[in-house]
Amino acid sequence: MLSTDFVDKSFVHCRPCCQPVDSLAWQAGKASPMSSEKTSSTLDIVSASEPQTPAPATAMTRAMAAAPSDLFDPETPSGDRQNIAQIAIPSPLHRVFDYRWPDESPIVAGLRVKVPFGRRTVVGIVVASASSTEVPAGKLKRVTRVLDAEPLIPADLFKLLEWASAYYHHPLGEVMSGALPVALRKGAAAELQRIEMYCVGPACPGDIANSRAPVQAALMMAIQESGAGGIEATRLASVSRGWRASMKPLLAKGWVERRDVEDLPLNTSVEKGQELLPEQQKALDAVAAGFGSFNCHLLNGVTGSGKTEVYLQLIERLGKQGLQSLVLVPEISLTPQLLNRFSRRLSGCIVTLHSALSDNERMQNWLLASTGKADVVIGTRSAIFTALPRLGMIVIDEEHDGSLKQQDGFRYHARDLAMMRARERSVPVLLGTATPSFESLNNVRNGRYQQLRLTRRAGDAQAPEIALLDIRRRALTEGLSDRLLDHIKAHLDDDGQILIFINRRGFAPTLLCNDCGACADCQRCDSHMTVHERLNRLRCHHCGAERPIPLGCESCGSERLDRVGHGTERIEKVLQEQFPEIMVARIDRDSTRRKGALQQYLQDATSGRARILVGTQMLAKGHHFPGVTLVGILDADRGLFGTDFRALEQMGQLILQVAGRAGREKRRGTVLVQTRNPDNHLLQTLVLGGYDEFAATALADRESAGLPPFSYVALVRAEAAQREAPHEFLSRVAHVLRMHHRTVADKDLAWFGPVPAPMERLGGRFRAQLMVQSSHRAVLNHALRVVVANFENAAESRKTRWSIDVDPVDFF
DNA sequence: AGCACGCCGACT
DNA sequence: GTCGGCGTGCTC
Repeated sequence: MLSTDFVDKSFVHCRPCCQPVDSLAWQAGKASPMSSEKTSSTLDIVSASEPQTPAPATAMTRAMAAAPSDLFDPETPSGDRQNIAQIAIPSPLHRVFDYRWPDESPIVAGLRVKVPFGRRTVVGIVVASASSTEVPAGKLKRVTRVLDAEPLIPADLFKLLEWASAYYHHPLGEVMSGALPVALRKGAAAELQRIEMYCVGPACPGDIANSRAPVQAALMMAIQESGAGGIEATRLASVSRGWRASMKPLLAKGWVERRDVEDLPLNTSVEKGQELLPEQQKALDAVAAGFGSFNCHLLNGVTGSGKTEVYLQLIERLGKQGLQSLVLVPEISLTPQLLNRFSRRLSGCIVTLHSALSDNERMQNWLLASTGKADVVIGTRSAIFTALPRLGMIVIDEEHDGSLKQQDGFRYHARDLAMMRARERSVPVLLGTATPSFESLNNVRNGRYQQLRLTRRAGDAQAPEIALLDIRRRALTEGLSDRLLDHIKAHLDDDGQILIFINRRGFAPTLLCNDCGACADCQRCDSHMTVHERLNRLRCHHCGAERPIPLGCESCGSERLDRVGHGTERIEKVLQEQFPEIMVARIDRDSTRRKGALQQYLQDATSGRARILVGTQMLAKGHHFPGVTLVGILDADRGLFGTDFRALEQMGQLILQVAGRAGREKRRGTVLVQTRNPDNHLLQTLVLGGYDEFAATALADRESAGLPPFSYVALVRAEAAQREAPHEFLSRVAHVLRMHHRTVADKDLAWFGPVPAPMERLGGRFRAQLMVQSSHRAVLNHALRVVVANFENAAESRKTRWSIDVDPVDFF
């Protein structure tokens, strides 16, 4: 939604931790309306600026304007020695803490320090220096230890974090701490270890494929594929979690040799890039023309049109200029295949940052990036916080993907942070997707992004044909219409491969009693338990609660229980019964929990061994199934009646993403969407007009409703053990907003609620929310700042946990 | 958030 | 008599 690159300047440039945004306006001559309200009102509303302390002229203030090496000027006049350091502490408090500096070393923003905090010792980040403090001498403590010789957080990243803290209203200390890899956050020395490399040993037999130890064989394969230089230990983690155990015998046998090195050997056997189609070439040229300055291109390319090849060639060019590239990808697509493709094509050092790495590996890779040794960083959302001294470009693949937004704690959006960061560093951003987010499309429309289109699929594969299957009054076999079954049969007979998509795990979403009508509910959430037949258990998909499937109804004891509705497990079973001679593979979070299971299924799918694939949206993301000729989507209707305004957007993206799996090679694919709403305008637009038209129509609806991206929205969320508490808390928030609203000249502020969350009870806690909306970013921000100022230390903040979600992606 | 202090209930 | 429940106060 937000296009952070165009938020109001006054906000962007404010000093979030020291200087509230509005004080700038107030200093500029306007009397503070807030303070006048305070005197005339009996209500005790704290203005946003009050708890803040003015910013001293500090190292950081200078750092803002200076290059990292000039962060600190040690030639400070002697009478004015800056020996007070302001430290951001990982705690929910929206302020910094002053400490005495322990020695003569310069106080530099971005250094990590160990400090006593309350009754414990924590790792904090130096934010600024000062020559005096208002903290009484008796309270002022001394920094225990300075952990870094050089600031761990360089100036540009520091600035980004300060900005993010203010924008998302999350405490600076937590933002900074959260941006670092866990090991560094805990105070580990920021030292690069030698890189652990494995290569083929002298005693290695030629053929190891028949080994009875599959992990050993896989390791050998990976090592052999990597060539003479060997392979880094981090990359072996993707082979198997317990790869070290399997490596031991290989080392003992002499099949493998370990060689620790200072620098990664250059990849000497780089494959040549593919010949680009004219569209790809045009896109490449357009982005390359923008190197060295801030700009944003939206690479809107249908599935299979070769977006990755464009990234690769751009990264290659930057590499030749000695510049680093940062590539953000959804967790799910960070598969070994992607990494292999990158490392086959690029000669430089590629590191990854994702959740499967150990704390130490993550730190090492982060340090490789921050010392400039890594040329390419491929990572998930949080990789946006990597220090990159030679940054040349940020690529965001699948920019529409919801996983770019953190959904708890510090609720940032990596795309928006990328935009801020790129602007700061004067580098281009490239957003790639087949189904752009509405925010990005809107930014194309208003000229902020340049759109580049890739309409042709590689190898002349044709775009699939999408059709709606009206299933009203049609015979359904366990959720599959007879017409869909006919199509499946025809495609099987024609040697095709079929993908059935249903966004529901488990066997059946409800267990219903035929006698009393009661259904098996989750005891901790307002939701039903899902039947998992294989496990013979009921599971709550919201809180994870589990229990055995009861033999009788839990309220009346009747044994006449019905499993109502359909999930992947059930569809798999039905299809297996219908086509007993065919291999059906189910791919969802349950079936792939086992380590390596996903890889196995994907291999079955790509090799064509599995003729029918049943799965959830896991299937829709990034995987390539060349043989798929028919895609069936079973529960598209759910997106039409979603509780939040993004449900529709997500449905459209999902249908097209799934559709993109069909017909990638020679045969044209067919996509059949089962629906009970074949006349629905938007569904029709999607099918007949494609994503662009669908998006245009849906965007128009959003505009007339005043919803994002046509207004700015934040949610104040609250949860507590008692049902009433969150509502009461949010009523007080609303009251504060009302008071605030009266005082400001700009009336463009609205709030709705408090209302119960769409699922009020979750995990045994009751939740409510308050939506705050404005058509001006600064107005919304000011209001949120007032909320934080008033409730940060409020007594009710104790029993009610609350948080602010700026630009929420969903309302749950 | 942590972590202590502090004041009331049911236990070795 | 104390172990421990969670209310409330504080963190430079």
